Amino acid sequence: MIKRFRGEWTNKVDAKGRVSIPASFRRVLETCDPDWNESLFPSLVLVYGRKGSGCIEGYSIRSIQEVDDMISALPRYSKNREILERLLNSNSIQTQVDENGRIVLSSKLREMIGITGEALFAGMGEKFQIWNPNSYQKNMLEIFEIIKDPGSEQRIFDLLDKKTINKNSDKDD
Amino acid sequence: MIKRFRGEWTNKVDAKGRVSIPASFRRVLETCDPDWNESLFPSLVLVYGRKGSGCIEGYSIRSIQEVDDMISALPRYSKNREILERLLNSNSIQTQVDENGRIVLSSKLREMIGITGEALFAGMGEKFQIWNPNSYQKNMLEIFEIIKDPGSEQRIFDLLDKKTINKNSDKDD
DNA sequence: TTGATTTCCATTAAATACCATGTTATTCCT
DNA sequence: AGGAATAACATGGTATTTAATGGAAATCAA
Repeated sequence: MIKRFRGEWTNKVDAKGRVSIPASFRRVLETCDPDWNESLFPSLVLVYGRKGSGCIEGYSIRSIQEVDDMISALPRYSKNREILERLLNSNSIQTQVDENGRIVLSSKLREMIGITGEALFAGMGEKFQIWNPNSYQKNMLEIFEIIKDPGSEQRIFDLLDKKTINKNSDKDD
Repeated sequence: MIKRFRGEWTNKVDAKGRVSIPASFRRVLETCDPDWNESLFPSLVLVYGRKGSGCIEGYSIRSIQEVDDMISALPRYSKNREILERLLNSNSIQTQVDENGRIVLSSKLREMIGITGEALFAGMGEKFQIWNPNSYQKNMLEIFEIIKDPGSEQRIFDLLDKKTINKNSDKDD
């Protein structure tokens, strides 16, 4: 059973904003939508407020619920909670995959991330991202730039060793 | 019970990118796929971005889950987590061995590591690597070059006998 | 009504399942 | 132990299904 978004896929966006969700991503959305069954099409949530709007993020229902629960755990009326609710709740929409496996990106969303004819989908484990292919490439180069220094790469991969996990040491953005 | 990938195997890659997974590797994938039973075929994850794309790395489900769990344990939206998700989730795909023991390497993957007619599988314990045979040979020569100095070889093998394992002191890629 | 959005249908390119064969390895029987 | 029978492997070819995508019809909204 596939349960993480993996891989990079580039699909066409037509004049109406229709774009296919990569088939493997649909499988994840299906298994992670509690209301889904084989005769239905899975729902998902698009968040467009993060990362200076360089990309749109797609969440399965189960995945967005985890985020919502973390927000709900914060003190009501706290400033930080309100900010998070703006960025993750106000700046998001719930939508549904259609019978051909597509969703519609409104012109507002397309303009926001500068998408014209093609959209790049990048699997990010519990969520995925939608990019203008050029922007994605640039973003990927930035990442390679960061890990070009072997010390830096080592420090990041060290996070994957059980012995060295320390959540507090990773709060850096 | 076999539980580590061992040995070197060279198999043909056909025009569609189909290639047999060495039988002994399949045994490992089977025992390390929690969803597998005798009437099914095991799944695995191919990671293609690492190490300057000289090779593709294959992980059993259990093996990749350990990595995934550690990523998921990192703070959501932290820079390090997003980098790791790019390197390990965006640059990977989940696939499944077919009834003939083969997987398909897409043309994208084949081009990435320069594979034409043959692929070399190298067992690496908890994962395996897929190389263009020539690239593998070159990589092997580099390793022999490193351990040519007996002092160096001894120092490396000494790591196996350390009383107190310290993972951090051994990260070199 | 008309512009926008959604549903339905059609096409083709690609991925997958299915079947067949020669070869090697393993089992089993005497 | 030798040899026949059997199973497992690697690999090629073909058929079927699915995915991606374009266009048209139908529905909705201003």
